[in-house]
Amino acid sequence: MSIRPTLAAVAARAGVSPSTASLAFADSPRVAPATRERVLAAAALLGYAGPDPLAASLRRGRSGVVGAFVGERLLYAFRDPVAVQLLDGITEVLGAHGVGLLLLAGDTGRPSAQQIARIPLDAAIFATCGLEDDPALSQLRARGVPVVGIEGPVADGVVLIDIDDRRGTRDLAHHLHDMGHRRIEMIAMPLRLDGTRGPVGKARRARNHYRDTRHRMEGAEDVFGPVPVYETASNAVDEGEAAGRVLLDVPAHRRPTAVIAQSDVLAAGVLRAAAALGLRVPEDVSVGGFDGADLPWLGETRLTTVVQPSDEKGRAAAQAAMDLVHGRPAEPVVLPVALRIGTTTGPPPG
Amino acid sequence: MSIRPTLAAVAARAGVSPSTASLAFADSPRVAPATRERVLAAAALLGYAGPDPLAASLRRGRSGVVGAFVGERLLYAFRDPVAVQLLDGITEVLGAHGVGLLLLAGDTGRPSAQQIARIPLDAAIFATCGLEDDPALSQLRARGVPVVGIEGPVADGVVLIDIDDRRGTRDLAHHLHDMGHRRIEMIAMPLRLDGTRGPVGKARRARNHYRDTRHRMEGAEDVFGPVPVYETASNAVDEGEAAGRVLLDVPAHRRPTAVIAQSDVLAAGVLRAAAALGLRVPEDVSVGGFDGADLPWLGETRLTTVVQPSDEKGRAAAQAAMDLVHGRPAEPVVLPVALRIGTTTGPPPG
DNA sequence: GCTCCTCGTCGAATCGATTCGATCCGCGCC
DNA sequence: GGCGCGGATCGAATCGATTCGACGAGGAGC
Repeated sequence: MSIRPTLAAVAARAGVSPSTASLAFADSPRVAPATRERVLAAAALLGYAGPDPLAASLRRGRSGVVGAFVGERLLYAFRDPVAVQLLDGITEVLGAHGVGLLLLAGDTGRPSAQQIARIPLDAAIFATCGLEDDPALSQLRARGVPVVGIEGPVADGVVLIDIDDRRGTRDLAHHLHDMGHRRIEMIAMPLRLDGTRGPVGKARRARNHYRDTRHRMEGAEDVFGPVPVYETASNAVDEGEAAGRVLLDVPAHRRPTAVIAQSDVLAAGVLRAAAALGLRVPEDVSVGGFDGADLPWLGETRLTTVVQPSDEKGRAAAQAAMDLVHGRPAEPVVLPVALRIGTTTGPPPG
Repeated sequence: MSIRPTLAAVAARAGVSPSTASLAFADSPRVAPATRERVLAAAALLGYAGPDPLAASLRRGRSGVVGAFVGERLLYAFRDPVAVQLLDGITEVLGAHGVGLLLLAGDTGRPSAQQIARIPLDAAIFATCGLEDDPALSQLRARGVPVVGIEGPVADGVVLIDIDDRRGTRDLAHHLHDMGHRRIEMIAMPLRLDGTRGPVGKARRARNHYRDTRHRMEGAEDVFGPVPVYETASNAVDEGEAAGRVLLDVPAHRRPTAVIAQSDVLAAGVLRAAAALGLRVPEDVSVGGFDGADLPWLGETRLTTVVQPSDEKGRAAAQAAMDLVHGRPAEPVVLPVALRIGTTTGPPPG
């Protein structure tokens, strides 16, 4: 029991050559059915469970594993409904190809780069993170591992799966502007993962790591010109709530008439902040989000938001990864977004 | 560019043997510092990014990948805060060992068994699922891949990481009983993944797939004797809400004075159902949960629940997996749970 | 001066399959 | 009866590293 039989042993037992046995396990039409039977019988007899994936991988040059980088700790990634949908879309496509998804915590520097070096990956997808200067990225590029980026990083040879963040936010901004809003503020997802929260100045903005964050700011400014931005430390409900309290707990004449949150999760936090401060939505303040995630705890409230096809994004990324793995070219993709007007936006007060 | 340099090429360029080059990359103390430098320089020159993980894996007999099975679609798994914490704990330990986590959708039969055969796994963890008759399980056992089960499956050679489900639920039941409750009902997580929801009869109960579900039923019955059980189709808030409506939307004299949900997620649904029906908690009905998950949408309400160390469970499972991979024996673990009394339980009405 | 030991390097076997081209056999056709 | 052809099987190279035991040189000890 301690020593596991090899394909060669099975072949010997079946009275065929290893090559034939291999063909038999691969279900090749080149082996006679009777021979295949004999090989399979021998395998059963010896307790051989099929070719060793490791050896097969080496020979084939493929491991059947694709890595997905999610931002910081997995725990936080899973709290983000967009990330979850993304991963779901990814696994859907990968699973159909018999390929597994390996989760990696990205944007953390050294440890992930270390892992990359030891773990056999056929391709990598930067799912919810993407720093141009991530050491893991250069590792992968040096290794010749195909890389797909979801909204970043932008780098040579990285296939980008994108959505029209700027246009989506611009549509939302137009919607607010048309109703008469002139004093709006934005709550942003982290510009980089260093725990910073607070108003975003010029310097901070220049150090922004993420494309989606940037494009969503630009979309609002396309309509309103400069818009004050308040950064959160992570894309989570309580971060949104904390930010919402800061922006909304001020005298009415200085309070924004509308808040654009860069994600639905943050928007949900703003709604909670508004409720806690006794402000009615949308009568006292309008709130817009981004993602079109279904947040179970919103109840009857229907958030005005920009709907993006998160699962489709995942599928497209996985498809691109599979194409690259098989040596096919993969085109960058830009998926459409659509404004969905709910019950959280209305005319400004007064 | 099309052909990637090998260790042998680097060795030749550095004027050393492949074995020495290998030692150099492994940071072995057996190579002279000067030699190591020379090898590294040659590698840099040739654009060699380090030993190919596939080849190294074959030789070592380890791939650096551990598989985790989560129930059905990943999408649902990620909605479950317990599963998320579990995975977080798992990655924490695996990451420290430089090992990656591969996500697999379990309990679905064929596809996962197929994947197992192609993907090199050092060990497998059944995280949120565990059927004794899962084909993937037999595949793994036949391959000699170490298997760790979290609350199941129970099978020969599977190291079990467990919590005291029965005792925890019994404590909760005692708490209710002590306050005078006599008419209680339970809302259960799925007994198997076939989309069934509704009252659980004897036949259905005999076909229960999951240990935790069973033990939590038994815990309640230890105190109350036979308890009506209502099964949900999946462990999700809206399932809990739907079940809650069924149980609570009846004349007061037939309504249970307390509902024990088998998870906090289901309990959250029950709270919503109660609110929708205009029932006060705990004045009209008490609600208890299980898990001790932090549910952001509960607001001020503090759910009475049985706290289990989900992350610790993940860590223990991963630790056991690593032990087994390295040929060390791994002991089964039973982790403690603790009743935490919140604001959702009180004396029965009347 | 000789032996022994240590440090550093090298050779060669090994991990377990896949795959391409060659070979062999039997049968059909001319 | 000989030639050719197609289907099944086999040999051998290959994937790219790791690792153990052997080997050689140089220094220390007696």
